Amino acid sequence: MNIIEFLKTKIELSETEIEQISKIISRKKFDRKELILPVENSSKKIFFIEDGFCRVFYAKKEKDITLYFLQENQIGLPVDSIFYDQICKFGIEAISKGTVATINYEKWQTLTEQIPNLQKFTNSMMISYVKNATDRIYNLKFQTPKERYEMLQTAFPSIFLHSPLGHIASYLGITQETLSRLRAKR
Amino acid sequence: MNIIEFLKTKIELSETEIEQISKIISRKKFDRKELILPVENSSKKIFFIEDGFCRVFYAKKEKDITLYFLQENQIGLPVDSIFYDQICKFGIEAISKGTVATINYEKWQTLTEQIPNLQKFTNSMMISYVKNATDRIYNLKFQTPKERYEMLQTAFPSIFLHSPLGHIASYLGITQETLSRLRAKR
DNA sequence: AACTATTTTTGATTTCAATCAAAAATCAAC
DNA sequence: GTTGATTTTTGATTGAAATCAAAAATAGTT
Repeated sequence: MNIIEFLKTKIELSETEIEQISKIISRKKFDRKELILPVENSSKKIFFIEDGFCRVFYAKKEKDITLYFLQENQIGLPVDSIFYDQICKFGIEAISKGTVATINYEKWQTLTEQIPNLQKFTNSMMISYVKNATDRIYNLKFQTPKERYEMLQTAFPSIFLHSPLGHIASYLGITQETLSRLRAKR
Repeated sequence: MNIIEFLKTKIELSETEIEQISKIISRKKFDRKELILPVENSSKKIFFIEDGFCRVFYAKKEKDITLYFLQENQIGLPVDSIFYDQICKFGIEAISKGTVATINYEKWQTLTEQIPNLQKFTNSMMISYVKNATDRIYNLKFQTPKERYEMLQTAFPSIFLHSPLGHIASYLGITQETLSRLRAKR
């Protein structure tokens, strides 16, 4: 979904407000395997996935680990860079073709000061970000790879159509061979 | 540190504002092993650790896993309950004696609408919460138990004086025996 | 459709941490 | 300080998943 459409499902916006917001959005199509945000980069942008699937990952010497997946209407936020002026460890890679809307965070910030409803949206965006992260920590600490696999199936069924096994395995915390065996049973 | 003192280090507050805030704070001393927030409870309160150490944990059938530690001036936030009206999976347990300030989130919320600086504080609280959570995910997915151990030592050196090994081990993601062996080397 | 490249599955072996069990050390209470 | 309880360390064994290697299956290209 187009980000403006998405905003309109969450908050009320006047025509002029929509225009203001539209001005700071840039939109880009991406292909499978395309790097939307490189690892260990500094980027102060919001990445809103309008269409398609991505993975947030970290890669260093041989290891390539998927932290989480993003699907339509979800947001990637380089927290380290935007809020702490640090290099962001994670990168974002496309696992299907699609469209991403990117917004310079500073410009977004100035708009939120003018549009109260947009501030509300930003707040709830942060809250859902916190929620996702804490859920993920629970999932990593307290659930088994199998349970993780099942949760992923219900939360992101279409990921399996797009993502190579290896990325899913690293998300679950097992090797691709183990995942292959895990799902062969039954 | 007293929460009011802490707020004053972060934002400017008038005398009347301080009074307003003070009214909604309740303060409680706790002892070692005391349960500050039971597991799978519903609580819409902010827990600010004024003094001492706690752990945020989850426990179910035999398993008892520490998600993270809290020390002085840190905040425990039952995200699920406050923002999603769900039961909060995690509990908070004291690992030393100390003091916790608890604040009803709704009352806090109303105050933030009146005190703009307090809103700023809440925003940066959410941001640091996001930062901590995403760092933790990175730590869990990309670092070894040994690296985790070393990070914990630098970030929370005093945890080791208060917490039984088992809790630290579950935080790191290994058994207590393995941790014991890990630190015996050298 | 045929060929190539990539991805997934299957098999055999190894390894590292969990488990089980007991001893040693530390802590707490009297 | 002594006793008992709790926590930590050490040792032996087991098991589950990683690794290594190759075959099978799938997808992509001309």
